[in-house]
Amino acid sequence: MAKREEDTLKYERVLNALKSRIQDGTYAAGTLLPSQHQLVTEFDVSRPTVIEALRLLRQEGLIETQTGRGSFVRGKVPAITEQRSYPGQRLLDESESDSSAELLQAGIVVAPLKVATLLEIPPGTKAFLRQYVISDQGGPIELVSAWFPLDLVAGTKLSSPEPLDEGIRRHLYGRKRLRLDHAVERTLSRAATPDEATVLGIEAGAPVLNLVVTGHDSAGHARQLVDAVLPGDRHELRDVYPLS
Amino acid sequence: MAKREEDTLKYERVLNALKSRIQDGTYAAGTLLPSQHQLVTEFDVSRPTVIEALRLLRQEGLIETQTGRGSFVRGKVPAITEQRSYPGQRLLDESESDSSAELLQAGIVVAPLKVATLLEIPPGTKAFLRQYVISDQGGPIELVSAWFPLDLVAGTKLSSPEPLDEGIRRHLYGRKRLRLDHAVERTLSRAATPDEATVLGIEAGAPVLNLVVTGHDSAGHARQLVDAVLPGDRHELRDVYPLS
DNA sequence: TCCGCCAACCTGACATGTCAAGTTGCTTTT
DNA sequence: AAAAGCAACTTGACATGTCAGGTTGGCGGA
Repeated sequence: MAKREEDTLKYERVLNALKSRIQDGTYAAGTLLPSQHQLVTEFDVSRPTVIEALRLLRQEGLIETQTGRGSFVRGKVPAITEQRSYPGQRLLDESESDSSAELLQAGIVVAPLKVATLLEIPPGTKAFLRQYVISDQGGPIELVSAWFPLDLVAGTKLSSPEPLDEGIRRHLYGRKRLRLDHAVERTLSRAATPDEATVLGIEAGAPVLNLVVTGHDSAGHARQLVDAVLPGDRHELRDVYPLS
Repeated sequence: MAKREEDTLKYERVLNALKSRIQDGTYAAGTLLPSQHQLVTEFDVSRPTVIEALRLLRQEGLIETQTGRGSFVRGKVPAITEQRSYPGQRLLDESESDSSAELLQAGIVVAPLKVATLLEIPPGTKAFLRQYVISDQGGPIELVSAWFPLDLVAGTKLSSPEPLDEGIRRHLYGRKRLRLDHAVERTLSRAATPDEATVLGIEAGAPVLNLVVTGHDSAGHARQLVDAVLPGDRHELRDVYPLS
């Protein structure tokens, strides 16, 4: 931070110029940015350099690019927020029909290493996955993957391709007398995989907030895992608490 | 997710190939990846394509690149974790001498728009900034910026270039009878700015976890703001709580 | 008037090539 | 044997150019 000794890198020069124009309103929200060719001319750099600057702007969520049209300045980040003290608790309870959720898949697949580890099943084992995207009017805002050990799924409606009309946790409690005792919630920031990027309509490699919540029974064993991926530029978790 | 219809994109082909080789141990941790030129030959693509794949791997924290040497496979993410229920509380209380903190600056600067808004001061106003990096043996892991309205700083040791030996909050309480009532904590995931990337030794645009904590007095006014930026691939916030 | 076609733009995904700067290891000189 | 020097390799940061595919608006025919 401090003072920038010099803008030696060309793409940074372009990046900073565009960024300040967006912030001071020269390029208002919704506006179309100059085309790459125009920027090439104005800054006297090559197109890849312009592309690099635009890529970073896109990654920061400041612009949005449409093939064949151009790059638009995005509106001031609405910073969709959450209130509940434990955002993960919401995930465990979530009823898919509450919000506009679109089921992507519901079936038995090989659990990725990370999931297998957390669910305490051998690597390479299959598990049940129920995956859906949640959208608001602005587009997709959350990719949720709910994982369960196979023995939990039999006799429940989890494998049905229809949205669950009651919360997952209540559903399991009703059918299997499964009682969750406590949850472990992990919050991390990582790059979107190309797959996630496609589903969420963001850039591959763009930052996402990743909540991984495991529900444990009283013996301490993980019985359920919910993984939520939220585009970083559209989400902010907020929490208010008293100071001693 | 689901099945990838086809790896039509060349950089994705390379990316996935390298990723699975890293995961199945073909390229063990600490190993040097084949050079860009070798990859060009092997996958029969151009260097920019290889570079794009490597860039994404770097962004996901799977590799680390050194100019003139090559790309190394990073060790299994140690996922440095935190325990306290409110990670932000730690920030407000933090004593800089606890951990190996290096003070970057301590002085009066113009507050960025976001800081000004949260601290409830007019845009463009100056505020006091105390900024430092915290490292462990593996390198820098946290960039902390503590902001205060100017009237709070007079008569305290905050402007001293030496590390504070007591927590910020205790220090303020002792000198100014400042009593914080509650905190608002925001957690978000965003792309590292080039400046932050330099300080933290990561890629510009790489995902970072950003904690923004404001301390409020009993009238509800923000009196202190602490902004912590953590490299996404080295941090994970963990929280355990009972389920009703 | 309305519809369909096409030219003009625009971005995406590459290929090729250049130059600078950092690393490494071997060779040559002292 | 130790030190200095250089060649070979590697990444970073560009420039230039090509082709495919999406978008848009205008023009001409039905």
